[in-house]
Amino acid sequence: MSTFKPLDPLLHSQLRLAVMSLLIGLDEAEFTFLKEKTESTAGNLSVQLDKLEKAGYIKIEKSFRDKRPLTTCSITSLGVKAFEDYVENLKNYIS
Amino acid sequence: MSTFKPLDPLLHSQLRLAVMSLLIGLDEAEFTFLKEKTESTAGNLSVQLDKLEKAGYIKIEKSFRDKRPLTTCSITSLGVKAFEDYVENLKNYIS
DNA sequence: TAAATAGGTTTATTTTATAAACTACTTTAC
DNA sequence: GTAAAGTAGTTTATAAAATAAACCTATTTA
Repeated sequence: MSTFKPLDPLLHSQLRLAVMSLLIGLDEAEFTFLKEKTESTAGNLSVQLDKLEKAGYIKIEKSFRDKRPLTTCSITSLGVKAFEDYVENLKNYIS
Repeated sequence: MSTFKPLDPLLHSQLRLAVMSLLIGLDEAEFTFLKEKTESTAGNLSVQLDKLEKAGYIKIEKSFRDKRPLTTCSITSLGVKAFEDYVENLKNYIS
């Protein structure tokens, strides 16, 4: 019953989990928005977004707005699945 | 509302969380029991139990049974509180 | 045109998690 | 009785992660 399934290390990280939590409820989100909501530093966020993208959990699109760089993120279906699995597994630990 | 409260780093670790999860439902638990249930190595478990003890989240008692060393762990009230807080904070991330 | 700001990335440092090696003692097999 | 294997861990070393600091490029403001 309450066996401890391994927790996806990519999601078992405060910042990456917060990012995924935000993205799962949104169509897309900008870098600065994620930075503000998670209260993270740009450097840390940049690194963690990279990891999520490399895992295929999010998609990152780079463009320009008003001549400035704009990074927009969105969750992928793989990311949604991973997040849901993570939450499901986590329940064994906290209930 | 859904602001991301920091997650106690001492509990945001798969093995330590599993240990706390087990201990919160038990009066006490032996080292070998925790090792089996969490499927961890003795070395890793030993290190993580130390950290939980140093944080005051668990109490570790050492004795002998049948001439062999016996390590018994139990959760403290501080540990219960920390676990409950952790779970409460975590909900912001996963719901 | 110099300084400040925006929007990041890269590199370096610190912290963690984990595994490997070791210790100390006990039991079993020869 | 002694060598080998097993029990119950601890300590040390290594790998991986999180985080912070420094940096970069371009833009805006003074």
